[in-house]
Amino acid sequence: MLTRIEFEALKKMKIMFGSVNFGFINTIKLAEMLATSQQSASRILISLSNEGYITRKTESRKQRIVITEKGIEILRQELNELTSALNPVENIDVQGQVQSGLGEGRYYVSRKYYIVQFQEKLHFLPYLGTLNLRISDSDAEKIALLNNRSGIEIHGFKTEDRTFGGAKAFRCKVNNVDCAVLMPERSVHRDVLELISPYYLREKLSLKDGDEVKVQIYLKERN
Amino acid sequence: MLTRIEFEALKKMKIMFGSVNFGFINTIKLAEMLATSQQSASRILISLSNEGYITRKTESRKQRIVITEKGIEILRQELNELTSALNPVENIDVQGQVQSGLGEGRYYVSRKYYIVQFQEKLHFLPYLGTLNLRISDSDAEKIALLNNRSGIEIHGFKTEDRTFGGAKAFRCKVNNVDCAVLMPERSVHRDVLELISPYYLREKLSLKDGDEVKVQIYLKERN
DNA sequence: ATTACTATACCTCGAGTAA
DNA sequence: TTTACTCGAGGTATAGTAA
Repeated sequence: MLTRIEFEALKKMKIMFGSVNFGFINTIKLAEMLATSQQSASRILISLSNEGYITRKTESRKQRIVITEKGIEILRQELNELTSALNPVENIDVQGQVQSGLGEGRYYVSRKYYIVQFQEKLHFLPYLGTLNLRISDSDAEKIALLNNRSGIEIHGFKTEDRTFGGAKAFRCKVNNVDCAVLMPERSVHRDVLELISPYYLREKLSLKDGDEVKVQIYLKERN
Repeated sequence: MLTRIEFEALKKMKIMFGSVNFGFINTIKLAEMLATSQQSASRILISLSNEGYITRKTESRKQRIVITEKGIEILRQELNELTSALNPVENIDVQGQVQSGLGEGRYYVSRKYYIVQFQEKLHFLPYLGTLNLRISDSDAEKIALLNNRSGIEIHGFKTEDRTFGGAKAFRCKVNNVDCAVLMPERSVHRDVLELISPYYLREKLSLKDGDEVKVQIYLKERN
């Protein structure tokens, strides 16, 4: 992983070079820009080059630096993260395809300790089963946003036999019906959303496997 | 200065909390989010708090974290830098007020070694004097952008008596007349722009001290 | 349970310097 | 000139652990 000063160097060079992604610099000048030593500037250019963020060609008095695609990409990624941090979205819309679960959802959702929490925190008593929606690849990164969000906390618990893990929930609507997305606490990358609702959604919305539905997920606990 | 991981922690918490700038977290969860140890997460929260980026209140199982104005500010600052890095501006517009120089500009601009370079690199033979423009406070940060830009390099030189420092130039227009901004190589914060031009600008544009002019500065060497 | 101190291992920085 | 190596000083991270 890039250290802070390496990232700074990459950013400052990109700013300096402008829209053409190359330019000339020497270690003394870079050291000045970063308020560090010439030796460190040298090391930074070597690291950035080794890691493939820049390529360079040493000349007599300065070096020609090209910022690679990978270098631009990491800057852009940081920009995106900061944008989502400072201009937070309130809800996300995804498209999902109804699919059959393995009956596991029904088992978990039926545990008393969970049910009490659903009632308390989601303000409804759920139908004892889940609706599973497969999310398209194009919407997968929207779902990934949920990994960084805390959501409504559902605590785990232990019985004599086994441990039931914690989860987090987000309020959502499917075809205008109130429900909630349930995700395991430890975020695993998944392309399936599990929904709970006061209603048996398959019946209420006349859904069968393969049907497409629109889901609007609310990131805030209440509006 | 914030270390990379401290900055990451601040950003991740901001993303997690959304538009309300507070939320709950514990050191174990934060450690997970940052792929580091619980001890480091603890230290990070202590540092961020000591430096005034967050305030916190420890509860039984988690802490209530509030991201302060200073914390938001440093995130926003980074966002701005990255935006300008990845969406580079081609030119900047500032307003300046004509003022009298000390005659120094005339002395420097008249040095042969400089004149040859102006001719070669700016493609004009300058009038032997500079037009000094005082930049308003509100435009000062636009000018600060130039510090990070390389511009057109004007080399320094030595005579028997003394050393003449290097400079950088940016093409610009004042009231539609071609000219160039000249800045010392070592960027010093200044609120005065020195312009050179093929013409005696005061005469050509009928300017007197105190007159306001608009300057458009081009950041790229040519369009 | 979670937090954070201590101690040690590890890493990063820059002065000196060779090429 | 500028670049980058070595090495010692200082700073940072984590395991162990007390509160």
